[in-house]
Amino acid sequence: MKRSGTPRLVDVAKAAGVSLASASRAMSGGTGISSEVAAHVRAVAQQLGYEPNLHARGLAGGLVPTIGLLVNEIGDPYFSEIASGVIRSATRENRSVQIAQAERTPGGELAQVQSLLRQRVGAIIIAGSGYAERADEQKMSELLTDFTLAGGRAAVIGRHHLPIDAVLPDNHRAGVSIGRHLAELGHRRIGVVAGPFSLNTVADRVAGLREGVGDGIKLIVVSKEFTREGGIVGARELRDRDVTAIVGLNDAMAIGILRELRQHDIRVPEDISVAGFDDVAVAADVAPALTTVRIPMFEMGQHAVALILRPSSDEARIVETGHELIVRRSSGPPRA
Amino acid sequence: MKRSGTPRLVDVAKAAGVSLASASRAMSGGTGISSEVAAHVRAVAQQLGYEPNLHARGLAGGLVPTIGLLVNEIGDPYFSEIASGVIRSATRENRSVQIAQAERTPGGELAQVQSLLRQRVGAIIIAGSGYAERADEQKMSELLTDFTLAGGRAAVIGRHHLPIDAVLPDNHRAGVSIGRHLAELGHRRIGVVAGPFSLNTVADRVAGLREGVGDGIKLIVVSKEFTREGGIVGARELRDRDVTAIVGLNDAMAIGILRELRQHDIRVPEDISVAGFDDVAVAADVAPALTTVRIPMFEMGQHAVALILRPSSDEARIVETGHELIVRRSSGPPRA
DNA sequence: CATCGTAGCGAAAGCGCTTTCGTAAGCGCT
DNA sequence: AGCGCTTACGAAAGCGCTTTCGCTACGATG
Repeated sequence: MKRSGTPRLVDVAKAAGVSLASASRAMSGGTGISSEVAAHVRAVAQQLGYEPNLHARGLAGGLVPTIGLLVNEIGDPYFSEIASGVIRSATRENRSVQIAQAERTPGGELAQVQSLLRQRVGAIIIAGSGYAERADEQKMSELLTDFTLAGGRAAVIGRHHLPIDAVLPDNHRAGVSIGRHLAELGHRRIGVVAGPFSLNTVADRVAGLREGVGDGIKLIVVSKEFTREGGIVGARELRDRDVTAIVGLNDAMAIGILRELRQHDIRVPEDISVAGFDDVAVAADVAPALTTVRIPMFEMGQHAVALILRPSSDEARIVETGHELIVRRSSGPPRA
Repeated sequence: MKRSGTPRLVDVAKAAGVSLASASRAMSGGTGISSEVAAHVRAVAQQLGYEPNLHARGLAGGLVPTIGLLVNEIGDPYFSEIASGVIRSATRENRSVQIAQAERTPGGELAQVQSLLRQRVGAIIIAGSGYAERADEQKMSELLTDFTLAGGRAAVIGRHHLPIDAVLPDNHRAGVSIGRHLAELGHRRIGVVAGPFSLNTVADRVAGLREGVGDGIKLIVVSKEFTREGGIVGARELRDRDVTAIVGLNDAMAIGILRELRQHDIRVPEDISVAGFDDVAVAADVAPALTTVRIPMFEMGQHAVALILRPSSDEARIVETGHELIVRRSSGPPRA
């Protein structure tokens, strides 16, 4: 036993008969060392049960292999499924994940990103478009380019005004699918409860819906909070506007819509059809089961990690996900 | 501008006209320094925009103010609501949160805790009882006592064989409430779809149910996975056992039960009543709305953080939460 | 054969902080 | 006045790692 506690890199070096520098190169860098020596050192390290001290690494090297994940609210299934994918992949790659919540507050995203940067995380994944204040967006862009210039890796899930790697949910075409589905059922006046238009997600989905329903169909769009409560409020407004279908721009909203309609004994889908976006886990279990379009949240999280693990390139990479229309009980033909 | 980049503690010290040591004491320790000097240093730091480098702190001090949170699966609403509470409180206290998933695998908890310890987090919160292998429990206990001896803070949410601070959901009495509710409705043969009995949560809830229903009522208990799928399987088994009510030991199971019954056109609650535990967000929106007992997950997360922030004491502290019976549409009197 | 370039390695200088340890000053005693 | 005790502070020694720099040995080049 050399010293107390866990072995340090010096111990490994000594045991392997090389210098501290070589040991370090063997364990992390890779360049400037022959592969035989490297292999030997790693073997010795393994056998000694050596565990690198992340703080020391962070201090000396600047960055640490932790992934910072920014979500709006981890209690929201949309984000928790993304987070699950991120954590699963990260764990597999021996990276740990630090989570921050922007809590849907303007500026919250910015503040949390700064906080993550302060911790010198090596990578950042931003999930969910924030309140896209122009100024904030600008500032965020600066932060992230500085960060990548300093060797950090960054990726976003679901927004695209930032010049960095992105995982893009297929929002537009998902909108088209839903729109077409409702049009084909025969709906001619369709209510849409949207989130804030400043969100790209919202803009894309609405645009997709428009395209999907085609000409001659009236879309009545109201904008509310991007939550279940927003759905309730929106449905209340649309109830009397003579629509035969209401689309919530995410499942939480759609569930709120269902709830509001049920409260007023409006039958779904006989009186009004309802559809959502995302296909969160519970969409299948609400009453009636929700017609929606599946966005692969879990996989999106995994994609984001994959992007981050690849070394950065000049071009921002973009991964587009698929989507899948899931027709359940909540949609049907309009009243005659 | 002294140097490039962010100011360091030396810069603060210099600007405040004190030594590096004093500056450090002012910023973190607190003892061995007059409050005037400390205040002055802090003011200067603030004004310089000084941000402590966590890695340096971790290296020199040993531990870092990060909170490690271990959940089984962040995609599960039970855990994501707890996580939300933890993160909210932690952020408020300027602590960041690192999340690890045990993924419901035996040994997963142990491995993830070790991984968190390796990162030298200053505190650990373990949410959700794991697969309580005796040996693992023992090992976990050792890890955590070593950790607290080394100055770390640890707390668990919802288990109690570990000699550390704990937030205990009111599982037993929650069970009593549900049991009594069903008994009062007149049910005499009640099915229970339980999770693995190795989970304390499961044992406590079942015991509570037994007590709640009182004598003369038959409880038919089957043990399945602690998930929606487990609920489906369990319901399939109980369907033909002539019960008038089925309790799922958490809402996910109860939702699975609803689903299985619906598939077979068994009406709830007319033919069979269903109840769950936890009151996750969607319990109100499933079909029919689920009778359940509310366990305050979000608050439990916050309590855990509060425990961790308090300095440790000799006695393990225990916070017991409340519970609230939420009667919705899924429960009613049995068929005549 | 002399010269240069290069790859592999070791010595040592930090990264920014916390924390002994030592010293000087202030206090209440006898 | 002298003693010890406490308290406030500074100097300096690391914490465990990465990385620059310099050296050596070797093969390639003219």
